[in-house]
Amino acid sequence: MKDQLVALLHQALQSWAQTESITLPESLEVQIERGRGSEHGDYASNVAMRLAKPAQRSPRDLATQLCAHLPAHPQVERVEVAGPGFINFFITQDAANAVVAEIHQHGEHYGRSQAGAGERVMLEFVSANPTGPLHVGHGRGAAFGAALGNVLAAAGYDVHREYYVNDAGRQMHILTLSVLVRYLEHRGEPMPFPVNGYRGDYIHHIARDLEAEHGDRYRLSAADLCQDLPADENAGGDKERYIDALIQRARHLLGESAYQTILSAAVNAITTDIAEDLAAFGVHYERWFSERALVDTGAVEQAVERLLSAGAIYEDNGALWFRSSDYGDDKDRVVRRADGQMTYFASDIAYHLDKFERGFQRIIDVFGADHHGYMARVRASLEAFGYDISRLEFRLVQFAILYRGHERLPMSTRSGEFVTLRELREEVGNDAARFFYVMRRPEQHLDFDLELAKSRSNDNPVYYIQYAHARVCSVLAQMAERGIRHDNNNGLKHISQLDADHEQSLLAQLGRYPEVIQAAAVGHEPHQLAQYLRELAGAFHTYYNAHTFLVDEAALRDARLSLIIATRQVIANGLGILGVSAPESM
RNA sequence: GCCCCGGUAGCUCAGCCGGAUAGAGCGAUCGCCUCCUAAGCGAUAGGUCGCAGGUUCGAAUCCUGCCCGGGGCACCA
Repeated sequence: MKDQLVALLHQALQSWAQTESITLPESLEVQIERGRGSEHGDYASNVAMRLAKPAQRSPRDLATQLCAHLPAHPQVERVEVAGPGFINFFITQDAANAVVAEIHQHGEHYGRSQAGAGERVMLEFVSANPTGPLHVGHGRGAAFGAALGNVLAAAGYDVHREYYVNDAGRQMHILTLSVLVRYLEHRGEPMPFPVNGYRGDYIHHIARDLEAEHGDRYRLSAADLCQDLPADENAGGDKERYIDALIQRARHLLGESAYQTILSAAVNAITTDIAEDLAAFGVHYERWFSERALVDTGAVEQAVERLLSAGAIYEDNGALWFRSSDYGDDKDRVVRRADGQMTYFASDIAYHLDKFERGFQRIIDVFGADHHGYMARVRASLEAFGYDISRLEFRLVQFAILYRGHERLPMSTRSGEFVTLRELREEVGNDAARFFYVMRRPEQHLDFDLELAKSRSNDNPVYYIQYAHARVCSVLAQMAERGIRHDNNNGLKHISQLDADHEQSLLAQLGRYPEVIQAAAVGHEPHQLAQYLRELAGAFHTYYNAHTFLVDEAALRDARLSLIIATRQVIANGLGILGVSAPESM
């Protein structure tokens, strides 16, 4: 409908410009939005006001003239000029009523479109390092990314979701060492735990699994391992130097093959845990992209060489630096350290290069807000390769702060004591978690109240929406109990009987759904859908309270039932995109 | 110091690619169950849109400066 009105306005503009011999400005964009109240029409456009200045007319006069040039449209009841120069469209009752039939016809496909025209979009999200379980911060990225992927797919984009696994580099060694130290501890070779090691319980679990499979096979003398090492931080030394030295020693004592076995066991255990966690959360990927594979195939090396031969890299103090400051970054960045190790940034370059080479028309990276510093350098690298960086978009997701009622939950990220995503899911359930994570715009810090998420009241938007769905199911169950049958064709035939205010506003909400999907997809803002569903559920609850559906008169009853079944369908469709279930009873 | 995000009703937030009287939920107050689930509905009260300038016919929305809150600024990941 919206698109059709835009087309009408374009025609009117052409026709008007021709009779007035005026050339329309190239940049003129015809905007149409939903009117707020009935007095402002169903749709409104501000073109006249935007065009007034270049055309040197008063906005109202211009609006009036444009109206005169508007072609008739069967679904447009009337057009009015109002306020400072708005053109308000009132659509016919039949057009408004038609959404019910449309919803029944398309079912779970209602709201889907081809607006994206099959454009290939690569969506990377979460990509947490496999050094421990996902925590509640990752949960937001997961819920956001998954919802965004779904809404893009619904709008006709060809979405490819990817999780980039940082399974190479120094953090993996620290992880391996952490497991080894716990393992030795369990086998009677205790030693001080490195300050920089990973302390979580999951490290113990991985060590136990290692013991179960290999027994004493990797047992080393703690004394040998610790002999002549530099001091750790708690002994007045440098924790980074200490742990690096410890890693070297362990590698040497164990031998490369044994060391790699432990490393692989640790990485696999954690990656598997993350994948299972996400799958249980309803978050799925087309591909898990391994950094290690990128390193092993030489892709990282090649990417750096390409930049080198392009003159975008120089050497200083034994390290290789990428001239990112030539491309808008604050400073140049190291891609290969003086000790010969590639930095993570080097892998990131290779990964993004790979994304571009795979031919995605649009690439979206969903990052936590703490990664915002990466945007400039990643962009810089792709610009250095000559790619059109407007294809790459970063979406920063702010943190979620957990509350239990008014009490803020502590969330120290480093030292081990954090709330995992799994714990959150177990406490509040997947539905509440998925919805709460995406109900705010991603730039907004999220106050996540656990008590609210669990509460079964109208305070809780998840239950409020799900309840609307369940209520429709309940009405139908009641109907069956009374031995009434719903004749949908009869309902659609008499849909014009739905002329009560509550019915009209519900119809208007239902008609808005495809526009919401499109807006949420184009703006990459799934929260718009969450907001919409709350409004839709509200319109339904109001209607429910004001009218009885199971009336004696068959025509009216069938029409009302057709309407609420359509409502149920739209709620189910919308919740599905957000990854929230639509229960039949509550 | 530099960079990113936020500052809208008592609370949590929509609105922000300029438009009509700034919206919603919660909380507060007052109402609604012999009736399809009250996990619901209605009504009332509640606002210098952080502050100050600027652009514009028109600014919560765009620009500049400042204030407050969060985050980021490594040969860390």
